[in-house]
Amino acid sequence: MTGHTDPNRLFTITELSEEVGATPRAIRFYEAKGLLAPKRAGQNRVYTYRDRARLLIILRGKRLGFSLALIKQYLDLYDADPTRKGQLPHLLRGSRQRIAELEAQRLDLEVTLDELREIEQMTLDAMRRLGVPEPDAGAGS
Amino acid sequence: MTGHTDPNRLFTITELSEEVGATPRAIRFYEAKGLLAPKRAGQNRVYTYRDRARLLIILRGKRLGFSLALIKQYLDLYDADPTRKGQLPHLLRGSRQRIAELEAQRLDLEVTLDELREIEQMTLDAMRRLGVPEPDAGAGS
DNA sequence: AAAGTAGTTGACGTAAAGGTGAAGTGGCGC
DNA sequence: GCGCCACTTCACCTTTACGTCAACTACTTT
Repeated sequence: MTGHTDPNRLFTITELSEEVGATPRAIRFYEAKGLLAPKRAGQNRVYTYRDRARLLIILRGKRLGFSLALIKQYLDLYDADPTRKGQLPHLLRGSRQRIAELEAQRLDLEVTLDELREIEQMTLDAMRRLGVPEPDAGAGS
Repeated sequence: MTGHTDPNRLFTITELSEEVGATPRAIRFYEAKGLLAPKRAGQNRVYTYRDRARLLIILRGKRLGFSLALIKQYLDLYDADPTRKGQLPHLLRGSRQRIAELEAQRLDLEVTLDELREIEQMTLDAMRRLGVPEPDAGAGS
């Protein structure tokens, strides 16, 4: 049951790309932009679990529509060394600002969801009134 | 108190652009992409309240990171004529799919927010331990 | 009618986020 | 020591969402 999450496991770029669904080219691109910094074995990139976690964060950020530059700032929050006292206020400001931005985004999201649910309801009502059968929960294809 | 929301009011492109914070160029671009279709007075564009509402939806979609093509699909859900029976199942599928996508996005958003709040807490803890004063709620310039 | 002010189309430019292809390198099997 | 494969860098190609002129038009003011 355990073992497939071996925290010492290393990945090649193609392993990683297949696992997360990104092309090797994209992963190298993220590195070129400073979002990743894998070790090397000779000339080949070698990724740790930590690198993998960062990559997943990058992809999530992209799903949320963030630019790579913004995602980099976010990752920098993770990397900030909490033993360096001077960084702490900056870190606090950074995370609070991102929190505020994301909460605004969540508001937009919920308004949009409400609108869509309203459309869904109106559609269902119209179908009922007009006697259109609901293809409800089809096991597709 | 009433009257400034006159639903018969019309807008020029620059009025509209200033009100919503988009450039005229952008607004024309949305039209070229089929997201807006204002009337014309001679050669000039004339926008109604309905056009304005659509524009606001476009901008909200952009804040959420959607492509204009996707936003167009969303607007088409609004426009779908519910009296045309044949469209109803399609409309239902469309809105349900978008709802599913947005709910996935909301999950991503909440995970990210949780992570940021964790960073914020850890930072606050570290500052307290190290005796760094909190610039808490500054009305900064 | 000339000038000014909005508005219009059209062509071209640009930045971000990659995709794509060329050309070279390193190690393995045999 | 040859072929093969995955890996590398380098350079250009593409799409999206506009910005930036440039030249034209249509009222309005004087």
